[in-house]
Amino acid sequence: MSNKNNSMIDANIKCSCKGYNLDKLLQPNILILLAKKSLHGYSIIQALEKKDLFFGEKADNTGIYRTLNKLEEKGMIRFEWELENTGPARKVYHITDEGLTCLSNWIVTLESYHKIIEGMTEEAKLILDK
Amino acid sequence: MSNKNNSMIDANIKCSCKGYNLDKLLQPNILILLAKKSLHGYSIIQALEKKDLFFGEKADNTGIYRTLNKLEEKGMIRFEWELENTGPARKVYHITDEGLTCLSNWIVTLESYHKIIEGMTEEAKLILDK
DNA sequence: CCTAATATTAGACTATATCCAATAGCCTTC
DNA sequence: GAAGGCTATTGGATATAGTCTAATATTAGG
Repeated sequence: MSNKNNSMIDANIKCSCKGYNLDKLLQPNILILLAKKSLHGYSIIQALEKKDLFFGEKADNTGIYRTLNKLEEKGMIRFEWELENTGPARKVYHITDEGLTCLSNWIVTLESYHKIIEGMTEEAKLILDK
Repeated sequence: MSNKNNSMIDANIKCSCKGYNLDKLLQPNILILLAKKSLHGYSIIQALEKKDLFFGEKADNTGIYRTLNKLEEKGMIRFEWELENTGPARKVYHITDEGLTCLSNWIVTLESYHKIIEGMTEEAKLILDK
């Protein structure tokens, strides 16, 4: 019982306005990490968790692995299996030249996105302060 | 002929790094518009087109109407049919108290999003300038 | 009457991310 | 040596946001 109107409750508690459904920008974030250093998926997850990317929530492993697969398909990153180490086999990813070009495009895109969001925030503040 | 590797071509031309798949933040943008003034859907489309929201691309009508329906379901906005005017009937939307609360939450969320994006841009620049 | 502008809706699809579950190797500890 | 925990990756189903194409309907202008 008591799960009626669950969608109503969710709509209030998990409203987008609190950041729940915001794009986590995984593609550029992963490219940034790999531009600094080659890493395997699990360490990418840990690195992303350290960033304040997820509004206090844990990173979703599955989503990160899926993004890695997509970036690999697009030729932005490549991997080799690493079997020498202890533990299960891991894919070690490194960025390609295409990935670096993509990252430099991201800088331009993020800068204009940054401005758009700044403008929105200022506008919203002006309205609500009235 | 010549449509093989279309996905490859799309991946290069329409890569996310050029802003194609960025969240347009329609919900807060619509709330901002309606906090200033009640409007019907079509004029919201036109107002959003004037903003530099879509990276030079046209706003998508369908998406905006869907967002309006969603905001209405969540109780953030309400509408009345306006039949008096010339032309086809139009839904005139106005923001509710819940919508105003939602918008004030959006300010906080957008400010932290703003910081995250700023940090990413700076980090990416540092790496690529090396 | 035809067309363009206004105004809204529906279906199918893509992109991004989430939730839950499964698999599999290795290590510690009881 | 069995049990549980950490490392590491994958798959299915779902949610959210947005796009593309098309359809419907009213009215004004030529």
